[in-house]
This record gives sequence, structure tokens and C-alpha cells, in this order.
Amino acid sequence: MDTLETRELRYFMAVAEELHFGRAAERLGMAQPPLSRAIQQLERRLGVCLLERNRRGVALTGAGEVLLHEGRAALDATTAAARRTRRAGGADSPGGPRNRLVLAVKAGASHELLYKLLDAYAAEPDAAEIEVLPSGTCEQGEMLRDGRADVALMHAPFNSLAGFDSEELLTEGQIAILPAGHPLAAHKTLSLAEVGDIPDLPLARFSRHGTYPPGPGPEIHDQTQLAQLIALGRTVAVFPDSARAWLWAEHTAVPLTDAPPVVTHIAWPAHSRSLALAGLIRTATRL
Amino acid sequence: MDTLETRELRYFMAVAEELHFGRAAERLGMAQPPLSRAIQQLERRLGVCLLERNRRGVALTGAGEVLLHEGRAALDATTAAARRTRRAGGADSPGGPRNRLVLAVKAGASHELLYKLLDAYAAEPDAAEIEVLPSGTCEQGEMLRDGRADVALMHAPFNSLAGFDSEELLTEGQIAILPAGHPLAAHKTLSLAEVGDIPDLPLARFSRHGTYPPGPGPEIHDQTQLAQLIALGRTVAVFPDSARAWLWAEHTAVPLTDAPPVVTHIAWPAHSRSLALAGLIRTATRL
DNA sequence: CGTCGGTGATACCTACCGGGTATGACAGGG
DNA sequence: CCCTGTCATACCCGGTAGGTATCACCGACG
Repeated sequence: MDTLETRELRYFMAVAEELHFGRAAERLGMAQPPLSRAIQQLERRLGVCLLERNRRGVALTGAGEVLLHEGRAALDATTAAARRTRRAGGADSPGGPRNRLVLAVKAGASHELLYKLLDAYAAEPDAAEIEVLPSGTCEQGEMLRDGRADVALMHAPFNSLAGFDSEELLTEGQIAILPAGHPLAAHKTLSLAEVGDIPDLPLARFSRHGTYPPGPGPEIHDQTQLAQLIALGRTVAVFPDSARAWLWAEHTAVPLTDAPPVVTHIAWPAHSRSLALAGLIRTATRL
Repeated sequence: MDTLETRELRYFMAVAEELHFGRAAERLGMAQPPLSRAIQQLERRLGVCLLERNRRGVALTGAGEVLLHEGRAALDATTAAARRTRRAGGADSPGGPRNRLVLAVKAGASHELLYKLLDAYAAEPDAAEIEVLPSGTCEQGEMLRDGRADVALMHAPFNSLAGFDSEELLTEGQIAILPAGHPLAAHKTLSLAEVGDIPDLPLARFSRHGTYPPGPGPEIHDQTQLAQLIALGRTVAVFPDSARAWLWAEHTAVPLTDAPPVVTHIAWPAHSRSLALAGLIRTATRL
């Protein structure tokens, strides 16, 4: 009576995101009429009007928006349960979650820290196997939420730590990475305003969930590509200090005076109760 | 193929908690055979062995324990979605969650703070309606998780803030509440050790989820009952400083020197995006 | 040592409901 | 005024969730 099956949630999410029964049905791999009926049943069961059926298309009601947000969290939690259970399966270790952890890391970031962490942890007495999962820009949070990862290295203020437990690992300043030949590369320091407003060097734009922020700069989805574009004098980028590790000869790093410091955290779902995870966290905080 | 219906989750949770198919089926209001089959299907779909069927009864495998924990979170999230959606329904306010908030408070705690908060918030321009939900000892977290509440007043270190966003509101010391006539009531201060070891005044035990910690003291489930027992010289209790508000004439409050300070927070689910909630938090932090 | 009680698993049946197809109702746009 | 695109309705079918009856197993106990 008040149960809310995940199937219904999936259906509603599709409709709420597409705002179109036909497209939503297609995305779900089903026909439109059963979808309509399912949503109607859902509304009746909840005793709530979720969608405003206008002549042309569909709009969310207030309750619909609530269910869109809360349902996303619920679906993530459900798929996380499935994934983590699967991962714990196979060789079911007696008396506890299996000794395997998936660590999400922003691809290419925190080289050195990651290296030290894996190294130190591997030396621990009963270390679990760590699978490093490179993630796209800033989606470590989603990976923790939907169970693709068990623990993540996250970078405040880019990642939001809301909803996770975390420990601070490292604080660093930020640098601008410029073509070595560029006039600004001679400066000892720069400000964000100076870097963001160079006529011949538009700021690179990084993809987030497949979309790019507006601006004149090139769209980046690969660090090598970015490095090349900088080397060719086509763009400039801002990175944490540790990015110096991968600079090319054609690059120059200039510290930024007014950029917010980047704090690298190790973060995990607040309800985690895994021994292996606890060990990794302990190792990380002792680095 | 990887979907994990909530029905299956409910079934598994019942079996995992009861460790007995018959009782679990009864609790679920169904017969035992379909339940057995459902669990088997679940195991096949996940490709994982969840339960160890022994001759007598059932035991959880490692994967089963993972699913027990993760599934609890997932089920809480879905029932939270249902509850919050229902609550937002009815008069669906255009363009946003409905103006109603449920605030969970430990029954009888933080009188004055709560009063000031509600008062200050009611004076705000477009204040939402606040429903105050008294909760049993320390279960505000569960209420936030499963959607019975939208926001809570929590008291570190008794409540765990893990998984929630929170703001600190108030820090206070703790006091021992003694019968006025007792010899120790004459002291200016006391230590935890002194209070916990009074031969004729065993420490009161408060219920948590229907169970009580071990000890000689009386079992308390009602503040009035506790007050009476103290007044009668039968027990002693430790409370935050603000408990002075409800002391009787027959009570004496003695500050504790070594008790950890109690920090009252306002806490809410990290993913919340409600305007009304934001307003309440803003009001609370300005108190 | 045989039987009984209690466990979970199996066999089989039924009814419901999730999903498909065909079609309707309705509003805008040309 | 029809045509198009939208969501809703009507109807049918098959899968499956759930029920009952029963089995297979083992431990306890007389």
C-alpha cells in the first residue's frame, strides 16, 4: 500500500526527466500506454498528483519535483545495494564483507598522493585488494552513491562532500598552466581575473556529465589533449599544484594568488561498515 | 537484469533479520514457499549466495551481510521518497516543494532553543508550517533517513551526524540531577565516576529502540516518570545543562566536570533542496 | 532405532497484472 | 477544417507472484 516499487520509480524518473511519455517509454524500452497507466497507478497509490498533463507535453507538480529528487537518491541506493552485494559475492569471505575495495579517483589527479596511498596500504598486514576506478570530472560522488565505488579521493571545493564521511588529506594551492612562450608566463604570480581574461588564450572548458560550461575556450575531455592545446598556445588551464607532475617542457606553471586552495579528501558513504575500508582510511590519514 | 525490486529487498531483509523463513513469511503476511522461491530468484539474479541454509535455520554469508546493510539504506531511501512525496502532495504548491516541514526533536530536549527557533522562524517573511515531531531517544537519524522527518535537532555525541548536513547551534555542559536531600547534592561539582557509582542511587537507564542498557537502575521511557523517581530519591540521571528548565523543587542539579560537552545541531539529509528548509537553517544559525 | 516435529525446498495451480496493440479524445497549427 | 502530435482508454495475452499440498532432511526423544 505504501511500498513504491523500484520499477515504478524508474518509470517516473524517466517521465520526469523527459517530460514526454513517448520518449520516456522509448528510453525504457517499452510502449507508451503501459507507461501512462503505471504512472497513473503510482499517482493513485501515493494519493498525489505528480504530473500536470497539459495539452502539449507534461510538467512536474511540486510533489513531482520532490519525487524526482528523492527518487534519484532511492534508486541510487538500490543499485548501490545490488552492486556492492554482487561485488561482495563470489568468494564470500566468512564473517564479513569481501576484501575488495573500489577507489574512485578523478582521472589523472593526485598522482603522487594516490601512489603513496596505494603503496602504504599494500604494506598493511591484511590489506584488501584495491581497484582504482578513474572517474570523469567530478563524478566521484555519484559513483559512491550508486555503488560503483566504495571510497573516493575527492577535491573540495570541486566535489561536494555532502552526505559522505571524509577525512582531509592534503591542501594545495592552484596554478595556471600557460604556454611557455606566452608573455604572462614570465609573471611570478597571477590572479584568477588575469587568467580568465586573456584575449588570445581562452580558458579551457572541462566536460561535466557530457556538457560543457559556456565560453570561448576549447572543450576538453582528455588531459593529453589539454596538454597539447596548451603547448600549442591555444588555451590556458587552472589546476591544483600537484599538476606540475605532468607538465611538458612547453608548459609554464604560474601560481595563482587568489584561487581557493584545493583540499583533497578521502570520502566514503556514511553508513559504510567495512573493515577493509576502515584500514584504508587509517592508512590514508597517516600519510 | 540488475534491477533489484523493493519487494525483493523487503523479503530479503525480513529473512535476514529473522534468520528463519517461516517467521519471516509470517511477518510479511505471506506463505513460506513463495518467500523461499523469491529469495532463490534473488540469489540467482544477483549471481551471489546470500544465505547459508543449514539443517536448522539460516545464516548470512558475507554478501548477505552487505545486502542487509545496503538494503536497509535503500529501503529507507525509497520509503523516504514515498513519504516526502505524499507530504508534498495535496496542495501542490506551484514551482517547488510544499511549504511544510517536519522537525524531529528528542522528546523534551532543547525546550528553550526549540522555542526560540520556532518563534524566530515564524516571524520570517514566507515561513513554512513546521510540524514538531517528538522522537524517542536518539532516533532522529532514522527519522531523517526514512522520511518521517525533514530536519532534526540532534545532540552530539549522542546522535551520529554521519550522512547528514548539519550546523552547530549550541554547546552546553552536562549536569547530574539528584534528589535534593542526597548528600552528593551538596557538592559544587561532581565527576562522571562519582555519579555512576552511588550505591543507593543507581543511574537511570533510557530505552533505545525498545531495549535498555544493562545496569541496576530503573528503566525510563518517560521524562515525568524519571523526574518522579529522582524526586523520590530512587535514581540519578545525567542531562545537558538546559535540562535545568524542567527541574522540580525536589531536584538538585550539580555540574559535571568531566562529562563531554553536548553540542546541539540542526541536521538534514545532505541531498535536500527545499527552500523552506534553507530558510529554517538560516534562521537557526542566526539565533 | 523408529517416529515425530520442525526446517526449507519442490510441484502444481490460479489469478492478477504488467506489457503489447489498436484506437480514442483533444488541442494546435497549417 | 483537417492533420499532427500528445496522452488516455479498451482489450488481450503471457508471465509470474502467491497459495496449497507435499517432499526431503535431520535432530530429538521415547
